[in-house]
Amino acid sequence: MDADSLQPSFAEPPGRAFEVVLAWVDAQILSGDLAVGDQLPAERELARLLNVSRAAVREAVRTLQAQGVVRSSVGAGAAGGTTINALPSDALTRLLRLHVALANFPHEDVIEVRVALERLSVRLAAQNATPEQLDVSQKAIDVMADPDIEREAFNDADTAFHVALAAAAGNRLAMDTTAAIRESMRLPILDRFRHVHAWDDIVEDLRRDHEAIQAAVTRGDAEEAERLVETHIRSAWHALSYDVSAGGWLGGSER
Amino acid sequence: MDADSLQPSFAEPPGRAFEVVLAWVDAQILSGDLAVGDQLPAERELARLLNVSRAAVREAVRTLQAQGVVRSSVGAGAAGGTTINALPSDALTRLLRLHVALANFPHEDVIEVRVALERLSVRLAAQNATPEQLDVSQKAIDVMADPDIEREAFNDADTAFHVALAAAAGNRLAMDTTAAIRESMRLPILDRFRHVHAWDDIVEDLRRDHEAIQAAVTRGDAEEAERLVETHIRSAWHALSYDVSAGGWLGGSER
DNA sequence: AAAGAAGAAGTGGTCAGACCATTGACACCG
DNA sequence: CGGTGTCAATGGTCTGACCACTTCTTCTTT
Repeated sequence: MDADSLQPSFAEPPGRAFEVVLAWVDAQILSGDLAVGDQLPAERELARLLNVSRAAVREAVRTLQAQGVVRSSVGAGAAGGTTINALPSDALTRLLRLHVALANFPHEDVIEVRVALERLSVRLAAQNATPEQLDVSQKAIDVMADPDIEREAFNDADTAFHVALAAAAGNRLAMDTTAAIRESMRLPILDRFRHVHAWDDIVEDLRRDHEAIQAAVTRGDAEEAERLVETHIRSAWHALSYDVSAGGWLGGSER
Repeated sequence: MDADSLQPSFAEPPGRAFEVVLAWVDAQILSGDLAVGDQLPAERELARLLNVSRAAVREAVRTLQAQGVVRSSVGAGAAGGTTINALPSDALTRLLRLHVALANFPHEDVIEVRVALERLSVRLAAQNATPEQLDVSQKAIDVMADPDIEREAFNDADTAFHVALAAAAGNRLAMDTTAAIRESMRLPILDRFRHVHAWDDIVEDLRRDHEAIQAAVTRGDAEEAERLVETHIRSAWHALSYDVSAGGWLGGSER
């Protein structure tokens, strides 16, 4: 058994000590005996219970932390220990970011999936967004409107705008996946922001697109919001990838 | 710094020993010095290099394994060591499955996102699928056609059908996210398969839907394939969640 | 000189034990 | 009753020993 089988099926016993722990946690979650907010047994206790070393327990806990399933704190009482937690968004973002960086997902692939998910998210946002949520996305637009804004800060606010719209969808998985995918493209997009020559033209287009999307979502026009966000993502990526002054495609990762 | 910051930004130094290692690997990947197929330094060497214990290195490696970034093998030479790998799909699946099991994503949320992604995947499959790929999805349909098939086996073949169509999309991220989300619903769907009374009616509808989707993809009718897969997912979920004999909704996780 | 066997070296995997910092619970004192 | 100090329990970290596996090197035999 190798590292591909970190989550073994129950038909086959775990091969490594830390996988014994993972299998135990998995079974507890599936059976409903461990839910969000519950604490795992202490590391030493779990090691005794499962007849593995404490190091094995710790390695399993790191795996679960990477998956956003648990968090750990030192100390006695309720503050200490390892708690089942609901942190899928960060875990998704970290995972996707690394694989984007490793060129395991071609940028064009990411853009396609991003279009599908952002269409879903703005449609749901147009139907579900609260004024408070729209305030968050509007604030990001206001930040981006600063004529002296640095490209990095613009990128951060641009990301925040999209994440805010995803958050307004009222659908946890849509929110997390949409945000994670936008975040995973933060560095590639910033890299392009830094290399394009026609930045002044591009940034105006981006601003106008964002405002149009915000307006469509605000008035509840789901179809228009979908159309606008798709056009925005595609045209922005196109502009950032093809810089006339550079005479060619900046390109993305190619497989 | 707590476990939420497993992937710290470089503006703040890592707080825990294993995060020093993660930050180092992150930097290596981002700079391009570590790419798919490359080996990390040996655990003992990396511990010396980064002035942490070997246990810290191992914990970081477990984190990276959970994210599908590395795999490890014992032994000298090229066979041994920790290698950068491209395994996003399994990592995504494991992550989503745990969070679905923890009820962190309401089933209805998952269905909505699944609809968006499967629409994308079948559209791309209609445009890009090879005969070999369509053969794989057809084989899953053939398995499901067995009149004596057990519900678990049907569920497995049903999953394989959707995964095969996603694989035919020719878009790595679409494939992985679509497959991961369908897989993450494998147990909830199987649970419903086991509890519905009108199984014979439902399974016929499922079979007919699958065949219609396969036919549309095969003849390259992207729009029809999209429409069919959305209708299929929604009506199947509705049928599986509302069982007249049970007199009410089986429901899903509620937040 | 070439081939095969044995040993060495290096790899991740595992464990035990010691120690550290943090945190809450409990006991004691005013 | 409130404040302080101590203790126990928690995760965090490190060290060192040993294991199984794999390849490489050295030695022996043909």
